[in-house]
Amino acid sequence: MFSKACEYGIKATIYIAVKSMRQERVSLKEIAEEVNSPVAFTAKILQSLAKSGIIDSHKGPTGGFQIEEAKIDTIKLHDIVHAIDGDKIFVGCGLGLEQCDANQPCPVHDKFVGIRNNLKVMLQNTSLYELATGLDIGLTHLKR
Amino acid sequence: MFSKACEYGIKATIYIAVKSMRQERVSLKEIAEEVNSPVAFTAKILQSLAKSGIIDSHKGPTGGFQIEEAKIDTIKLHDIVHAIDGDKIFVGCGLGLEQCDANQPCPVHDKFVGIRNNLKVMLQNTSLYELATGLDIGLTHLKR
DNA sequence: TTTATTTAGGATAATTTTGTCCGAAATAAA
DNA sequence: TTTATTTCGGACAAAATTATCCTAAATAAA
Ligand code: FES
Ligand code: FES
Repeated sequence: MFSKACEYGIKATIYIAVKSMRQERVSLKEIAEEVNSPVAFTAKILQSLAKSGIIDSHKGPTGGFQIEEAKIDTIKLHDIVHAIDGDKIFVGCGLGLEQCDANQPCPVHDKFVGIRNNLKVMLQNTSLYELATGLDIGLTHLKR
Repeated sequence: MFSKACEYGIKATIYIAVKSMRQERVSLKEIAEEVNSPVAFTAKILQSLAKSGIIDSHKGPTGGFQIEEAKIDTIKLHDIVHAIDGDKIFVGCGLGLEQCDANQPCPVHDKFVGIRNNLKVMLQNTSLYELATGLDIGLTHLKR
């Protein structure tokens, strides 16, 4: 469904959000540990999320990653997925035709667009805030 | 969403079904052309679909692939996807945890299982027959 | 100013997925 | 029986994704 990069990116962002809600910055090393992801690969993903403006990064001692608290409520899961995996999952054809077109539909088009839209709506309606809160109160988990 | 192998496999199976409804066998070469897929790669996929019992294969002149007509109605999209991509898409965790477990849910679990189940139900309820019929009457297309 | 710490970024490697090549086996027709 | 045709199956290659390594740049603290 999502790429590994996207899975790591989502988990990392949620973890950063939890810490940011306590006004704490968090280092790459800590993130990778808590999210159970390869450190250097996670670094790349965070770098790109920082360029996308979803997270903030700071170099040097006391450096690390954080998210503007006001943003935590407005950032949606959709934004993270879109930043990492692009929009193929939202607009692409289920059978890989160059583009999904209702006027020249593939055999699964009618059945597929519904599912694809469910996913899109879900991701658009899910805020980073609620994901982070669930993790913070111990309702959900980032590793096993 | 689906792997390339799965996309090719679905399209190929639908095409074979259309021909089988006319009691015609169809060659690998013809399938790959009509489905717009790489010939040799498609051969591998068809080989595995044949082993899974979804399609029948015959060697030699007049050989090719076909599907038992009685089966066309009972084969569901789910069967094809499962044969090629396995069950990860149906039971796997949206964030890549080793296993999806409602007792130790990841942050997206509650939101994700709904989508995942929508997809599963859709695939289980979609018969090869209806997909093949739509293609046969020119309502849908396998390439662009 | 020096040092220690942390992210940035480029090069490289490993793994998985996608795709190719070719000879063997089967089989129908000549 | 010979030949032509078609799938089977194994080895191999290319491309994409995932992952590592190392040096540079920034920056906070000593
Ligand atoms: S054309 Fe294939 S999903 Fe729309
Ligand atoms: S635990 Fe992640 S989707 Fe169920």
